Amino acid sequence: MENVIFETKNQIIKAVENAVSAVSELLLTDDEASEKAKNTQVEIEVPKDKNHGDFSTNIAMKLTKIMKNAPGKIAEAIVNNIVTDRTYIEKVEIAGPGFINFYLSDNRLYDGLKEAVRLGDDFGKLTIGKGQKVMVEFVSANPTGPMHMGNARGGALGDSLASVLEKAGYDVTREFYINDAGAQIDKFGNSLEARYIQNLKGEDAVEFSADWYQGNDIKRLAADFISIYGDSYLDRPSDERKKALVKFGLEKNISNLKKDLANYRINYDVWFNESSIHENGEVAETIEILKKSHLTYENDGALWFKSTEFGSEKDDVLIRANGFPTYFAVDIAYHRNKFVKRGFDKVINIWGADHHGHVARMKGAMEAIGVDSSKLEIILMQLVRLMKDGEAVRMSKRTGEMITLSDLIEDIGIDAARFFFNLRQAGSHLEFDLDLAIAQNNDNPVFYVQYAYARIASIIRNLSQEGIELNNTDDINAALLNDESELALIEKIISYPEEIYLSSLSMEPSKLTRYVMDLSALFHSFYNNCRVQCDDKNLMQARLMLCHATKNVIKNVFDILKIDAPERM
RNA sequence: GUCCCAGUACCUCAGUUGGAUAGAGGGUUCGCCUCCUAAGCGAAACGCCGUAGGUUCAAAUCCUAUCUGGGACGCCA
Repeated sequence: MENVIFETKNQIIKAVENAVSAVSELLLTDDEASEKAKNTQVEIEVPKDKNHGDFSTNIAMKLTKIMKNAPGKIAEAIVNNIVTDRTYIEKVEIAGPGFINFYLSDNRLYDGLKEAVRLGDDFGKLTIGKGQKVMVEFVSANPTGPMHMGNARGGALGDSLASVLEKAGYDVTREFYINDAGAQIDKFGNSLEARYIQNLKGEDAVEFSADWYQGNDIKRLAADFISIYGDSYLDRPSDERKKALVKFGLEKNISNLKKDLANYRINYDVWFNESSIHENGEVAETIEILKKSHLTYENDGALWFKSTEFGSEKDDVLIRANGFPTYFAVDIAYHRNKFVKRGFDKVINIWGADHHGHVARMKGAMEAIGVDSSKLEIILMQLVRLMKDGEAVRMSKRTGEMITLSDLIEDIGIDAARFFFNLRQAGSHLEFDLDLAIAQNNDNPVFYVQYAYARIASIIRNLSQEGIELNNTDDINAALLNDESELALIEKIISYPEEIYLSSLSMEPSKLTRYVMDLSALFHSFYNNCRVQCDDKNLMQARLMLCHATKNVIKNVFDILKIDAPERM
């Protein structure tokens, strides 16, 4: 086993399983029932109330039907058959309607604490990923404009999730999909062209369609283009003019995207161009495969996909009557590339909640091209509501006055942005309080956790100046740590690997932000109850060890969230 | 109209996948620095878990209905 906490759980489960097995032999004559009883899943949980022990199982209640007995009786029989030798189990009790409660020795805390210190940066590392290749594709903002709040949340979420999965033992690739082809690029070209002409010949020289990109960034791009090429494109053919404008605009926008994301501490392994799968024929190839799948048909000159077979309300067009593939068709080809061409075991996409209609048909399409759709995981992220002075700050694409990612970072800093966007789980609407994010006090959770870190660093620094360093953990008597606040802090520290486990399983890095807040609170509480610097040299070493362990774990979480760990504040 | 998400303290949100007396932070009230960072800690008050049925030893959690808020339903992406 990798860790004390998992080991402890397994000890208990195993002990209970063996006991159930023994009880079945004794109580049940019917082989079938006996088998059924033995196969009943043993689950253990941490009771909310400390008086109910460290762990608890409801197995006796689950077995009432099979064993045809009262839960209390069954629990008693199980407890009588539990072997606690060579485990951390100190006491077993039956309580309430038939719970079996386990009280564990504090040695597991002390062993766990030393393990945490010994492992250092590696504490929390798991092997559950088994080195599987996982891709996390996130942000993938449209290169026709700057990034908005949805991208900012998706960026923090996707990047932190990728880090959690790495920690859990997956081989992770971070990818950004650049939509540099298709209809929105035509729209981009039309918009730029119109602004170009308007800039040179006046607003009324050409009509600006309501469908086009209204933002001021388009005007700025046109102006930048003019500052280099002047009016030399005015009398060129429209196609040629648009092509030049699009090329210029995309290069500029994409380079800004890369710059902004790098500044946001996100480093992608792959920047994938949509145009590449048009050019190398993979889109056409994919469509041929789809045609052979019997899940497509022709109607009104278009090629359709039978989305209704996968729970959608309507079928969807793959190839328009004009011969061009839809976004859907291209996306299928892109995902075929991920799975078939590049061999990912698992692909996680982070999409805005407005894409939910796209989920069922994408999974259906995966089945149609022979990919197990359960390998495709889609996280739908609810949109962000920015709050300032108690009022929602509206973002308007139409007026071009939306708040961009770089605006946000300028206002509140990278640490606050990354932490706040991981404060809530993806599925919940995020209310982002800008005033709170800027606040330099304990109301602001980012400062609260960073302060805890700096406080520990300060203690260690002060002791070091007096020539006191941490001894070898083998020489430290951890059992001296028996204050309630010390025990609670240790318990939290050693549960860190499990936190990684749960977080990677549910794909929710927000669990870790909550964890690090709890951990910080427990540290502050310990700090107020116990002095590290004290006369008892042995106690001081034990407490210093506790400080080091806490500091390491906080740093560990900060690394995942990619926020700064300040040595002093 | 169909579908998705949400509804838990005054506010923002957790709730370990069905468990024991429903939690945290903020806000409110009251306490704690001679001593490692008071950017901190402790205590108190705050609840029809949207509503009504059902499933069972046990429901905030699962099922059905219903109300409220947000979103999606294009040969757009």
